Amino acid sequence: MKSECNILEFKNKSYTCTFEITIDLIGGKWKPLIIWHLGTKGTQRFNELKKLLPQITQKMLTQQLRELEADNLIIRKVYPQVPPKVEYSLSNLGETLMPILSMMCDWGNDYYKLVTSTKNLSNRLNP
Amino acid sequence: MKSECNILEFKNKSYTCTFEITIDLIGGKWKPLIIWHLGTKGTQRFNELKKLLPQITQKMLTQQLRELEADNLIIRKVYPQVPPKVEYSLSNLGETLMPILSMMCDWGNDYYKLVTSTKNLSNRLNP
DNA sequence: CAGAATCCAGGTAGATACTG
DNA sequence: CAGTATCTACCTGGATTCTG
Repeated sequence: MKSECNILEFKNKSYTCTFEITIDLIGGKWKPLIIWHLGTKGTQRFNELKKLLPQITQKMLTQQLRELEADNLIIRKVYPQVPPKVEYSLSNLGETLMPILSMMCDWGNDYYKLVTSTKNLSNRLNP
Repeated sequence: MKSECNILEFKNKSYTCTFEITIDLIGGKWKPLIIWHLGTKGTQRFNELKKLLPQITQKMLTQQLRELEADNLIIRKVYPQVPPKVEYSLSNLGETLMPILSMMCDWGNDYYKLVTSTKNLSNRLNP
């Protein structure tokens, strides 16, 4: 494992390892899903995202989108018209997260299959 | 992106994408650090882990370790002696998370460098 | 040494109502 | 359509004390 862990300060928080930054940005309940939908389906309007995330409240969606925008992971484009139209898309930086999400998707899938397919799990995992 | 997102039920929760399972397991403040320390430094005792995570409380450490054990990501070995001795180590399954953490570490490092090294960030990111 | 038990505060998310 | 604003409830996490 050649990756290193260094203590650093960033946005008023201290990190002992840089993956903590990544987890701050894509951890949580909604952000990874928002990024994933934008990454796989392309630009979406506010209400389109809301349909893709049936359980999310307007408040949470707005809040998460604002944070993602502040972190430069998504781009918010406002069309000055009535009724309002706002489009969200992944930034180039946000795109670079997709391989990580994809990897986590595969791992989660493997984990799910493994854990749901066996009874003597701990014995099989570490004989 | 060939990974798929399927709705599935698991541990009384519903997931629309399998990376949500992964985030449940390694997201949060402490679990990824615990996994990382066990993965890079090997087996650790309770108090050794506590020293590696200076800010964690005993209650939180105990709780996180129990959850990781229940998810089959770490192994808890109790030596029946006085005073008690308990060793924690990554399971084989837990080991498979290390590449993901390593990737997140690299991404977080790149992100940190990028965001702290420029002023016109959004212009540079998406010209 | 490695926890368990208890109590408590703060923040986060939910529901609801309102608006340019 | 794309949000604000406000109120509330719950839960997570912190501090402290106790123990086999």
